[in-house]
Amino acid sequence: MSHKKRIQPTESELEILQILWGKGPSSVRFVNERLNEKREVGYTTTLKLMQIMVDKGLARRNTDSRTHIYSAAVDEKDTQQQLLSKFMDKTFRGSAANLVMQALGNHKATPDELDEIKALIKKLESGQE
Amino acid sequence: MSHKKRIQPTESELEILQILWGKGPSSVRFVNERLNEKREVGYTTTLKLMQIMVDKGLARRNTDSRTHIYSAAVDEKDTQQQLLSKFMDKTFRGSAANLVMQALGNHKATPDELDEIKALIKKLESGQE
DNA sequence: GTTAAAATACGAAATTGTTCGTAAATAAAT
DNA sequence: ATTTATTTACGAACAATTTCGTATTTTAAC
Repeated sequence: MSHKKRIQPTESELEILQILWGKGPSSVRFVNERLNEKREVGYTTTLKLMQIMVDKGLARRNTDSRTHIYSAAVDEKDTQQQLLSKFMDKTFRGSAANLVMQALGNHKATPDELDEIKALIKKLESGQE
Repeated sequence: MSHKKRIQPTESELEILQILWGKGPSSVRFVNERLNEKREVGYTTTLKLMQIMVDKGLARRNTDSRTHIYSAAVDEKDTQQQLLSKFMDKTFRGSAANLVMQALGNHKATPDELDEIKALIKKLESGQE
């Protein structure tokens, strides 16, 4: 069993990871432009953050051309899982059921999504994982 | 529509809120002892945090006796909902379904809990809300 | 009433995360 | 070659949170 490093991305780092996961390897300028669609961030701020992410092992970069290209170095699902686990402990005292109930109760899921969830429950109830 | 104040508890504040929600109104010493079951925290650190929480409106305190008694001033479910909403946006790009799938997939829920969730889904699918 | 114990008040240091200014390097345009 | 634009490097300012030392107050014990 390989123990992945437990690097916790900060909020800003997660924001950048979302872009790298969604759009693939990107330059600082590109990431900065995506960020600026939501809020104002200086270019060097984004640059600095991405450099820190490389230091921490959250991202990699290719320095072949002058414009460095960054990519995510951590897996999206793994990272989500890790953050979810921590969040669940802190906010729901570890109760997955409570968290799920609240998530379903207040945030609309489409019928298709509900079907998916039902299927998963059925799978959990029968054999197992 | 009454707009509850949107006070975001920090991590440490949430940790203390969990104790106040779970154990009811408590003294600083009591809270500090509970915290120290998990990690080392100085007494005055806990005191300071709880005082800040009163300032912010996250907690109330009764100063009748020398030993002040603190209680939560925000509702547990409301606070969870608020934190969940933010977390879902940041980590799951707003997809409740994805969050629920991951939560169910990797954190065991008991059969009873699964039943509860199924019941909720049924309710959502039929009438509504 | 003096002493000791327990609590609160206050302020500031330490820590972590975010932001950005400025300088240096690189490449393209003229 | 010189100028201009773009990029990276670096360091420091700023901000939010956490931590705790020290002083003061309060209560109980002697």
